[in-house]
Amino acid sequence: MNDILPKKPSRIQTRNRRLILDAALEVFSRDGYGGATLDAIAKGAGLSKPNLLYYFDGKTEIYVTLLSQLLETWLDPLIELDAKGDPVEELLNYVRHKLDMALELPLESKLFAGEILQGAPRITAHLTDDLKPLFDRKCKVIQTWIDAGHLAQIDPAHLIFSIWSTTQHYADFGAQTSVLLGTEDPAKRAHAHLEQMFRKLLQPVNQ
Amino acid sequence: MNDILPKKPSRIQTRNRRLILDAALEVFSRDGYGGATLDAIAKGAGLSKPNLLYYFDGKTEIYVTLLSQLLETWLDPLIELDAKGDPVEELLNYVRHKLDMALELPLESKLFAGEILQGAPRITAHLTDDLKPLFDRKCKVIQTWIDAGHLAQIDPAHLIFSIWSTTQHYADFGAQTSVLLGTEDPAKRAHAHLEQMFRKLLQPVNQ
DNA sequence: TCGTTGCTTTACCATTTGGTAAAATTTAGA
DNA sequence: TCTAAATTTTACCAAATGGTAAAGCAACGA
Repeated sequence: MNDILPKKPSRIQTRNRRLILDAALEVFSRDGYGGATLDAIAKGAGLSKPNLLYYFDGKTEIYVTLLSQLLETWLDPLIELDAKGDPVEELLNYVRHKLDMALELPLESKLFAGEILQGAPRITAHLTDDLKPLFDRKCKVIQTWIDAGHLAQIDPAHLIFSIWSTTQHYADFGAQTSVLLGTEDPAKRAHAHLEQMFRKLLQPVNQ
Repeated sequence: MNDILPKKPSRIQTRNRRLILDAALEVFSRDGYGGATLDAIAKGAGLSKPNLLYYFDGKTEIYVTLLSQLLETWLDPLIELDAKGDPVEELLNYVRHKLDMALELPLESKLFAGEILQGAPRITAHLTDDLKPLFDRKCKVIQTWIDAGHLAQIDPAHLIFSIWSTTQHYADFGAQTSVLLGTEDPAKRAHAHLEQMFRKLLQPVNQ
């Protein structure tokens, strides 16, 4: 009947695929796609290399699986941006959420950044199919808020870029910030700073 | 007498080292350190691989040379931040300068970003020796401006982070922005947006 | 308890990669 | 022009890397 039988994965399968993806995240985010090796991933997962390849078809498949899963988590907070909420608070909440994710999931942020840096050769489809439509939708929501006078006159697209860049900076450039801030915890003032910055930017002038 | 005789490089040496570094910038920024190969660099430079290695001691030396040279150019605009100038205009000018660099030298920006992403394993010394002292000095300048009431109350370090992240985003995440903006030129509105954002942020409230 | 399926290991292999030795060639200066 | 130094080419190589074949082992339902 059904050519494609999904066949729920066994306990061993679930566990090992998880082990592999966890190890792969560490290796890919640290060494980049080109610098990562199956041996390093296998070692990290506590499996042999051929055993790895029993669960995934190859290096690329592991990498793409990781990116796809990650992209979903990554877009979640943007999806939640609610047209019916208070504009300034909705956006500030998005900033907070995004910063928390960067601070808590730096490896994921770095993996994504690394892929985009190299021209997104392996996830361009995801970007155009999933990210772009969502992005366009949310830009329109923001534009509506602006037109209603509830937000300052801002370019919605570039506003989103600024939110992404400032928040992800604390993950992607963590090696730099930790050198520059010394013992000080970056997270400490990051929240306050971004809240201050975006509140000033977003607050409409003649309200 | 002098154990180290600098010996000015020949015309051929100057030309070929230039060719190699240009090709290497392209390859390293596209494929990352781990994904880059000497063969690809040699091909890009129009030289044979052993010929490459006549000019540089190895892959790492090419990469580090590139990063060191880049870091100098990169820090220039920050050095120019003048304590005696008008605070808001000095900082906005820095933002402009930094954005121009990102738009005109995206490969350099990506190379640097890639290195930091991976934990800056090959330039930590540069960061602590060159960048950190400069960073600390400029933070103090900004703090002085704030104390004098010429700037809004801002965390100087995080202000600089925000300037870096928002400007470099247009280079490092160019693959993403070009998908999201479609045919529209990112540079077009980027300048206006960042000017607006940072002017609002920096302007002291009770002046 | 038997056999089928799922999982793991051992033993490989072709290619790529960073790098070298040394001969051959070009260039620059006397 | 001649020669010494600088540059380039040819021919390699050892290690690493992504991946495969097939045998061995474990799990599990009938």
